[in-house]
Amino acid sequence: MKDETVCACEQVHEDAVNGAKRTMLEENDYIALSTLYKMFADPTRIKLLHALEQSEMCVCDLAALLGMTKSAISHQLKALRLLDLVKFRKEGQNVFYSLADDHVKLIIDMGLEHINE
Amino acid sequence: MKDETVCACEQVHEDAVNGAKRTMLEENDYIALSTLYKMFADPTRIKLLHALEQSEMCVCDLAALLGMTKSAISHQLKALRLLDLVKFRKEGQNVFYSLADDHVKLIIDMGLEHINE
DNA sequence: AATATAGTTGAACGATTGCTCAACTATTCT
DNA sequence: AGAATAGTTGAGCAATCGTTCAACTATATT
Repeated sequence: MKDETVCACEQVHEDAVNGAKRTMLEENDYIALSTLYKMFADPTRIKLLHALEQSEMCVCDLAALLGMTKSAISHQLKALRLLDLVKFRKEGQNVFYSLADDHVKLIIDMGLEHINE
Repeated sequence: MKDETVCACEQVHEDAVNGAKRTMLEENDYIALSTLYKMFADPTRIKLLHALEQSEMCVCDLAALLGMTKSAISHQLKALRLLDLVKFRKEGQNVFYSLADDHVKLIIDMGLEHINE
């Protein structure tokens, strides 16, 4: 028996593996990619992003729209902010959020395409 | 003080909220979307999908490529299978996995675009 | 039939996640 | 200055997630 901390396979298809190895990105790229997609991997955050496609809105608006507390919304907006998916502007007591760029819309639309076969 | 189980805001911008309400999808659509993107929200699964862009590979190949156990890989492939992101064919002892369709590549490429500004 | 390898599975574990709650800051209004 | 509203924040908690481990099935080899 071989070491099972990693794969202990005997008959690896080296052509395929070496081919893939050549096109694989660096670890950090995969972490960055998955961190980005994590933002789309929660219903609340997707709703926020989808809602902001329509128009900019303040935290209250979004909380009312989704039927959630301002705290919950604010926490999620912070995550989206940290990944540059939304931007914001302050006006009096309000903080208006909007999409940072149109990649967000493209990514959501691509997902919708996949879901609708 | 109002009920804080949902938003207790007094000054909601009704135009924006009603506008968004009209274009919002059903709850199930957002759950489906987030469930799909969850598959891209983990480095291991993104690596698997990215590797399979190159060529079909068996569980052993993928385990060797990523330096992980067959068990870990198999668990993740099952998740990808359940969401129709990968398909497989059996050949002797081997199970060869490949991408189910080209949406996967498009979604990954879109993410890479966003990361590289 | 016995052995070895490929792959799957379910339980268990620690780590991460998303919300709540309470306390806080900031701006506005009286 | 004091009260009210908008928004943020950190701790805490339940739920979810990703891996490991051990046991299992299935195919191939001798």
